Amino acid sequence: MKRPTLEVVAARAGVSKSSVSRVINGETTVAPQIRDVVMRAVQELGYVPNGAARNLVTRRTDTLAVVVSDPPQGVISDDPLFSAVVRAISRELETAGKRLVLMLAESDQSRTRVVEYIAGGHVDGVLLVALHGTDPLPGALARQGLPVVSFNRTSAQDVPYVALDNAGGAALAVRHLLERGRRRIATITGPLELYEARERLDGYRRTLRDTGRRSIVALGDFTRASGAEAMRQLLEDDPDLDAVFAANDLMAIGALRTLHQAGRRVPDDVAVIGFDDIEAASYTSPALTSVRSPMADQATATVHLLLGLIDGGPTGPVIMPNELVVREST
Amino acid sequence: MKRPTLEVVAARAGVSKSSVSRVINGETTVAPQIRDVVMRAVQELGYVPNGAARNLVTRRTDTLAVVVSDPPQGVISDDPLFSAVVRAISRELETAGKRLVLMLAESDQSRTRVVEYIAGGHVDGVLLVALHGTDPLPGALARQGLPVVSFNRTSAQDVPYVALDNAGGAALAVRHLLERGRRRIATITGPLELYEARERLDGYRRTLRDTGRRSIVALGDFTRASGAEAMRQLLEDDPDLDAVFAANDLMAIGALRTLHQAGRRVPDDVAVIGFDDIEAASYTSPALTSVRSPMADQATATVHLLLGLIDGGPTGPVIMPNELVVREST
DNA sequence: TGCCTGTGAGAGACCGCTCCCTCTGCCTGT
DNA sequence: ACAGGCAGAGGGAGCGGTCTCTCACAGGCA
Repeated sequence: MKRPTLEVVAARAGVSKSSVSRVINGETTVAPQIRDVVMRAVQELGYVPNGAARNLVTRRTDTLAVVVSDPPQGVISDDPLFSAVVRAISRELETAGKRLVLMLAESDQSRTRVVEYIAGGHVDGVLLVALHGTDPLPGALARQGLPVVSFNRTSAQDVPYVALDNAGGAALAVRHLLERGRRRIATITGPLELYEARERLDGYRRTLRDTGRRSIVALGDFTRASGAEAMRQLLEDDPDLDAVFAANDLMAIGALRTLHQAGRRVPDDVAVIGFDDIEAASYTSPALTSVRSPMADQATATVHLLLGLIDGGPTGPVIMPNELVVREST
Repeated sequence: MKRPTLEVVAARAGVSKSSVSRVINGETTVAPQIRDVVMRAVQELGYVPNGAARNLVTRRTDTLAVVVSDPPQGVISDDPLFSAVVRAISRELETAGKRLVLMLAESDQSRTRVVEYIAGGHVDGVLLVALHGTDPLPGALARQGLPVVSFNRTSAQDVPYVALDNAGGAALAVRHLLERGRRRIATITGPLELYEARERLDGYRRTLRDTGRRSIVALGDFTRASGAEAMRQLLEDDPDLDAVFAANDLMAIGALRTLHQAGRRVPDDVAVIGFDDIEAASYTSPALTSVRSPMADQATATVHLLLGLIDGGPTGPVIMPNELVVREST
């Protein structure tokens, strides 16, 4: 029942442990006949190296931690984002032959556990997914002396990150609306304590200002309900608006609903554009035009950043471009 | 720079390695003053036990593998399901003080890697999320001698699982439509090679048969597009139908769109009911009535099943009940 | 007082692997 | 023919913990 060890394989093959180890690890300084006899023994015994023993001596684990730092009802908990990001990361690590330990840091208690685990030498590096720029976790982890990268902009020193060009994406959206002939373009913002939200608002503002137009702003918090509410507010404040740029798709979906209830036709009366291009954006009616956030690409880039860091390469921040996906709502 | 070891802590505290080990592991047979002096040394040095060394000797890792077995475009890849399941599992394992290694088995190659990894003794058990009853992975993993449970029904022997009461849920849906006074109730099925899909179809058929009514069936594959297409088919086959039970929400959303395009009002002309109650079900207009699949509860139950199995308890299959969430579409 | 029991600390073997070092034996050059 | 070099195999010391076993010592009882 017990799994065979290196020693057993060596005995079976009639060679030393060292030789078996060399064969297992694909070293070249092994004579072909030794290699063959070892391989046969490995096959016959169904030998698989013990990971813990190997880790202990090599001090490598080929395992990376993915830490998702967000309260249970937070922004990342938004299904599409979580799913897309985690799966993309997983695929990329798989390709690189690494393993992924997933940790959710939803409370202070679990944050402590995360730091302890990281300190325990179980992983070679950490990929952090945390939207709040003020999250203390990046800093705490970086202090452990392990390579740490962030899937998102972070205020922590020494933590390289991959970020979206949020301002650029917002500009893309606003320019698109202008090209469609819209004159009174409002925006629904995300929670302004998030970089994303601020940058998207900045992009919107700057683009309008450059064309001599006025900003019309309502605050949201990236949830669907807040989008619906903000839209109500906007209609009240400025009944003549003819376009809305929502800082994410969920809020845009909420806005669509309010507009529908208010009897405004989309896009005829009011054009609506979202941000992120989540799956649900194509389900709405009318289907939502959106700025695509290349989450999967961003995740992949973050993995490469981390792998590079582990291999000792120097690394700085990376900015991802985004593109516009035009559907029926504009 | 090097992290301190047990031995260093022992030296600092002026006691033996054994005593430090006892304190670290919370054994009770330690005199208070020894305990204190050890704790102080641990604090001062910032000692954290080395995981690999501990694993090596205890043969426990406190780590469980979560294997998601599904092709890239498969059913589980559906965002909401993946996200809800993975997060619920993660939370529950966190509470139990266990770690989670996430592995996607999307190809034969990665399946092989999964089996090898499992065999490498890196984990104490495996939680499998695989919708295809014919998946070879459950069997292959069970053969490794490690505890394995499945998040879903599986055909493999010796693999306990947690499943939904799919037939019961379908019956719930159909009875609801009957109570609403619907007479011609159609269904859109999932891919029939999946247990889920077959059971939901069975529940639908049986309930109608019991009330002396005829089944009207169109085949789908759990995607939104297939739902839209199946709905077109149904309208053509039976223009007088007044209700549709879709075997999942995505297909129901597709059906809603087709009905809208065909000028049928929902629920006035045709009532629509989905299955799973994904987040998007409440975003549609009209909001979708759906049979709630308690994914999170199911995930939690699966974790407990696995933990029980690891602790040596005997375990059989578990069936989860579901409930109806009535919204605007019926 | 002497013996026995029980409590709690210390010593050290061992988990399974890697990797450094030593050693053998063959090939090459002069 | 012999020294020198080198390829390649084996030996064995750790890696950092756990856990069994031994041992010292204190207290209880006849």
